[in-house]
Amino acid sequence: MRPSRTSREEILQKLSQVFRRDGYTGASLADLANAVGLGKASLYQKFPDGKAQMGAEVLAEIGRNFDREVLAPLREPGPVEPRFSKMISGVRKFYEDGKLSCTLDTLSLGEAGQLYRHPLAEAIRHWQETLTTLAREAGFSPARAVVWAEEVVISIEGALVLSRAANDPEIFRRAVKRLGKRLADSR
Amino acid sequence: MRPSRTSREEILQKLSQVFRRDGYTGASLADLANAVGLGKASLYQKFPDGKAQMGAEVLAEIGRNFDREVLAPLREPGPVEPRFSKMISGVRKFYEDGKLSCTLDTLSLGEAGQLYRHPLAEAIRHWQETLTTLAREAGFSPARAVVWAEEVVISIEGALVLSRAANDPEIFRRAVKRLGKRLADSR
DNA sequence: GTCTATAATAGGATAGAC
DNA sequence: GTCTATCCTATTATAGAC
Repeated sequence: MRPSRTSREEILQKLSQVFRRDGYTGASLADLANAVGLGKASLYQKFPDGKAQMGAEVLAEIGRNFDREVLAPLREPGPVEPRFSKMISGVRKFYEDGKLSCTLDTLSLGEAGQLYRHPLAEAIRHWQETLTTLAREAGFSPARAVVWAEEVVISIEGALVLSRAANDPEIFRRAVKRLGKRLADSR
Repeated sequence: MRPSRTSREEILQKLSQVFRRDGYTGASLADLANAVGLGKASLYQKFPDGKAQMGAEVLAEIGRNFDREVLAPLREPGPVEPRFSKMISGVRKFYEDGKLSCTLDTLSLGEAGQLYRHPLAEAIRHWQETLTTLAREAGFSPARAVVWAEEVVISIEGALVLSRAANDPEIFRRAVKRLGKRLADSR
């Protein structure tokens, strides 16, 4: 079949913005439909299982985007440092310089946490694993590589939370900047 | 007037558990009343402005508890290292070893983020300031002290998010353990 | 102070017209 | 494919009995 005028990717993009800002419970169907620019009934045409399906597909779509825009550089051939730098600028873009929250955060609260348990855990595992592989290439010991990867992910998630709670994206920008410098020091 | 059998502090404690697990929107009055062990109408007797007031008072109460159980050691007299260690075990207790989320996270999403903008920002400022003072005492340069304090808070928040999303409190425990060792190294 | 009952509204979801 | 209209349930909130 032929793709519709606004592609599914675009729709998921719009939906994800609402989920990232308001969380799963906080995102009403009215909000979601409004963000997409359709009536509620039309959304149900595209997502017969409703909000739960929207959340699941948003999570999957974000996972694909994240892998492509953030993790892909880590798997490229070549020297380690520039690849990590690329990931860092990928991260900055992906979270719009600290203005967007992470779905690992906003879709892991309350009922959503139960609903998306597995995809959430998978996403984290994938991210950490990719970072760990890079750290190994950079000469870290196996144990040190695992710790470093975990700390990188923690720093990014923590900086996003703090930026949102303090209403100050600078916190995220500073944290990411420091991360960019820390690969060499950590070995 | 005489204090009621279950004190307000106890009530706020129960309420906070729900907000921390489900977020502001995710916490229904039914849930909240149930956690306290009262009917909804009785809750309104104690919080005439409803959920918004409950959230505000929970935030204030958590702030007081956090200051007493986590930050107070940082202000004690004596050598720096054991005071930081005390804060670390305070943190572990406060978040029940990674099983409880932080209200900075769960009450900063969506509408709640607007509602509690100022108290959230204040809480963060207070925490960071207390840590910065300690770092100064430990011999950090002013600039280095500020960065270190920010990184400590980021690590704790990030570890809590990751633990929740991955459904693995071990992430939090490991992160806190590493933090405990990092005061000396960071100077 | 706490409860039952109930209002009023919002939220998730569906039917059926176009 | 999208809309209007509608249903049902959950949710916030209040009235009034005990």
